[in-house]
Amino acid sequence: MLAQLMIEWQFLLSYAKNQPDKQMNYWLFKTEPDVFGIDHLATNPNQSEMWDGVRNYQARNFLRDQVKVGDLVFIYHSSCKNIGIAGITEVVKAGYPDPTQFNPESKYFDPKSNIDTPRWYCVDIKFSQKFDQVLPLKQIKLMPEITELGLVKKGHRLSIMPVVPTEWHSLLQQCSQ
DNA sequence: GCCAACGTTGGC
DNA sequence: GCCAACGTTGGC
Repeated sequence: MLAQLMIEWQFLLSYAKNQPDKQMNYWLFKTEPDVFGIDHLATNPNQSEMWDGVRNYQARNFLRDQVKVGDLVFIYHSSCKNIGIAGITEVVKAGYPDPTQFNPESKYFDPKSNIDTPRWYCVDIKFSQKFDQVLPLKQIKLMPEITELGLVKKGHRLSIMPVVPTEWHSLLQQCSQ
């Protein structure tokens, strides 16, 4: 009896060990490629970049509470000629106070924020992959299985949004076709 | 550049 | 806490 319990316990331990990505999340970050896009990231693939300047509370909450090291992120190009998903980055540092909010020189300066109770957060990401072609928003909207992604919903204005795993994989498959 | 759809602000 | 006014986003 005891032996069997031990075996089951060991099985559970090894199961947990072999499933490190169980808690991994997928995201989509919007950006204007004329300001900062996938090409900027691809220029120095070994360096991490600070994803700063997010000034929306719902997006802030994602950055602060849920975006974790190892999460994968679609980079989405908006307000440009080729609107759509352009590539993938990986999160290398989880949420921390966005330093630009304290910098009066920055266009992201927020005089109402303070060091003790920072209002805005950022994460660090690292270039992973640039797609041969941008997966156009138009095409994403035609995919019947994409129903939860914020992009296909009306009035989608969040700059940081979660991507459910099934839809992540569908989108990824479209990209490599 | 238009404009619909949001989010934020601030007076009450 | 309501809500009108205003600012911003982002596809087209």
